[in-house]
Amino acid sequence: MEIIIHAKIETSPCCGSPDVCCCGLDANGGESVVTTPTTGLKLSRETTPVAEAGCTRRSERLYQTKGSDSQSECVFATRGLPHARVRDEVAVREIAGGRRGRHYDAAGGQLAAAMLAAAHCSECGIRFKHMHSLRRHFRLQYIEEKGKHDRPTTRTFPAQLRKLFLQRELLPYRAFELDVRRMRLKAIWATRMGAPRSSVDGKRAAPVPDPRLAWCPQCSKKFKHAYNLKRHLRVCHQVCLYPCDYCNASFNRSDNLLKHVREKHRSHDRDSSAVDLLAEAGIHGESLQRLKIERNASSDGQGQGYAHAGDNHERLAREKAAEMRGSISNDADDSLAGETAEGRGRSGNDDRQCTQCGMVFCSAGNLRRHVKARHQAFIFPCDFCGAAFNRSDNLRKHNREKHGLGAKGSFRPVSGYKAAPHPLGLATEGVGLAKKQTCTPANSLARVRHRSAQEGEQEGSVDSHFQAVLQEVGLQEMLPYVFSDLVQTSPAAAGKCRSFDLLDNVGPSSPPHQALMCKVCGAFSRTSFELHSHEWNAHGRAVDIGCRDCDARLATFEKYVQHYHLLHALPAAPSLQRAETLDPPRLSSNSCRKCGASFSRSWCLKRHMWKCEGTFHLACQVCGQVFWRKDTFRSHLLTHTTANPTSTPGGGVEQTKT
DNA sequence: CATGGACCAGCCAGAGATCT
DNA sequence: AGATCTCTGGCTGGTCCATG
Repeated sequence: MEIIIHAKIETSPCCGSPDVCCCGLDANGGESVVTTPTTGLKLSRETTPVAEAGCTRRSERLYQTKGSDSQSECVFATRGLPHARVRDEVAVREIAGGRRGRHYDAAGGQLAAAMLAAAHCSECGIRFKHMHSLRRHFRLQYIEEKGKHDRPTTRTFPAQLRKLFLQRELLPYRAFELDVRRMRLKAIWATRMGAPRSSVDGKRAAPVPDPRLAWCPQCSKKFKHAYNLKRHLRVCHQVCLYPCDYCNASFNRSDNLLKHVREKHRSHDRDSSAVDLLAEAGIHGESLQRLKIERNASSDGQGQGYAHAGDNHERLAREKAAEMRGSISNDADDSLAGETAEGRGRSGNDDRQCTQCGMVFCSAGNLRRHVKARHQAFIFPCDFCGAAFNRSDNLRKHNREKHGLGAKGSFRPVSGYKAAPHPLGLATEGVGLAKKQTCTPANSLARVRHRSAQEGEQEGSVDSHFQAVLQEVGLQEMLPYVFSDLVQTSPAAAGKCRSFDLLDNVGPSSPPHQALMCKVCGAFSRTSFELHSHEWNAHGRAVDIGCRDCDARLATFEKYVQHYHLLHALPAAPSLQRAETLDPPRLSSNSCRKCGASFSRSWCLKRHMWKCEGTFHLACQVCGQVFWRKDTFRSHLLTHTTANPTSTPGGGVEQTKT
């Protein structure tokens, strides 16, 4: 009988010699005899070179044939390891005795990673770096707190889990085996108590509510604040208390209504009806005062550009809403796609298989598109040649290629508006664009580089100045970092982007703000970046640069570069490398490599990585606040727009955050 | 030309923090 | 206590791209 024992091994760096390594093994393979260090047993070795550059990896196998010593009949097997040797046979036996069947293929490294990955809460799934953190989390969340209030004391599961965690801490290398036991315990728990929180259906026996906390009587969710519970109840009971006066939309939260009015009905949100609407809805205080201020400010004729753009936006929104309503009505009998119109919002990820043909799609949207195209015979006829298509994008592509038409309804210029030329030459056509351009820092920088390459690098340009400064201070390698950073932190400088339509509306008709005025010559600039550029180009280096990562303000670009390099060190820098860093080799699940958070979609992970890896951010030039997502950033900009109609979102209004 | 994958911006809602 | 802001994840329609 051959007993395979996976040995604890000691790795040593390879000497690099293709013939004889420092560990004394024959790198050319073959069979030899080796004596174990403690018992003096003579073991046969088989080594098989792995076809790999260098000599550092091979598969080796130590064995002793049956009959020489029955007690030491064993086989030490290591697979694909660097040159390694058995350090202590006794220790090997002790460990191997409890670890039969486990693989230490990467000399403990993978095991450590696996142990780390296994340190996650069995209830909520949160991963922890240290076992004591996990133990504390579980004690606080499920043994002390919920054990007190939610679960009867007669349950034995917490005690079992405590024992389990104690075992895991004492013998951490048994995490895998204990995981199996944990799964069994979870099954027991699910049987007795209902499924845990991390289960799919999320149902469990109604817990005894904590009297100290506000909790929903319907779904038993707990809230720290009573108002959050009230807000939740409005959602839970489907009561829409905040209808929009300008469209059919209704909202169950006042902030959502306010946001809707701000974004969809810009031309109306300053008049009295919006104020009355909010007043009727019970909204008072700051929001109402803001609207009143805006209403007064709008009477002097400011904000006409917004009004026009808002009308256009509202018209498009109404058209889209009507189209959507028709689409939904058409989809009312969309049962063959496995979901209803009502269930479209949070249908989950399971309904991605077509019930007609069985095809599985990567998203529910693609499934719906497939159903419409293949099983519902949707037709999109061409108005020019009569060609018919089953998908709108195909019709659009056809119109673009055959009839020279632009994208349907996208980025149509607003009449009467003409944007000022951008200092970097990025924005030249106002809101009108023939083709969508994705707003990424890399793309923006690429456009800048392209333009510079076309027109030639002019002396005195921002780029050349940066380069000169960085070369002076010996940090020329930071040029792309700093430059891309400035590009991406200046939304207006980020080129034409749908996300920054508000910024696009800041044209020459918009009143310049004093904060964007040059302190030397009084010239106005559209953005703080433009202002910095002007001060740099026209008045030397006496500028005031605020660090994006701290409150420091630097007088020169050199100091800014030095400050940023020394204090913030650019560990994960540059947005230039964003494409590489954000597109790692695809994992089986969309999990963050840093924090372990998992997402249902790849772009959700990507969006998360912007913050987790610090590869992308947007800084508000009004209040300096940093945001990691464009939609949040835009919502934040709206607060400035609503609070002060004379402020330019892309500009530098000195305003304290309320 | 049809089709699916992938991505994007935007919307919605849950939740906590902060301000009034 | 109520209002507001921010962060976050899931989901959507629209869109582009690659492939057959």
